Amino acid sequence: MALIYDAATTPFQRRVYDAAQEIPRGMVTTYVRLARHLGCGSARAVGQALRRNRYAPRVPCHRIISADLRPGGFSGQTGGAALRRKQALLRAEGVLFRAGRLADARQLFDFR
DNA sequence: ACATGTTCCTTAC
DNA sequence: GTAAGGAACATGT
Repeated sequence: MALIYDAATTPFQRRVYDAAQEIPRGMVTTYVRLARHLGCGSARAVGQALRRNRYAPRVPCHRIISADLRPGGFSGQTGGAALRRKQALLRAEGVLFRAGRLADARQLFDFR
């Protein structure tokens, strides 16, 4: 079921959000992988789009982490309480973090 | 330390 | 009101 996007949502943001919805529950992916899936050379651009996501929780922006398996960012923050909320959401889906990084690399989702 | 793509903000016509 | 330029950004090497 496709999401109806606001007129202010740019084409690039729609592609990012559509891709994010492909990530199954209990899995995560990285900014790099998502960017590559879109044919975009900049993971930073993906982070920029996710930062402005207005469609949570339909668009599961919490399932995107950084390439070194650290949490990345959430709700406009790169650290602090926001990141703990992000990890709490993932924990509820069965994705665990140990020592500040993703515990089980098998939970990384690959786009096809 | 620099490259990268996209968006936001400011400034100028 | 529109155009153009520069800065910012939830990154990665």
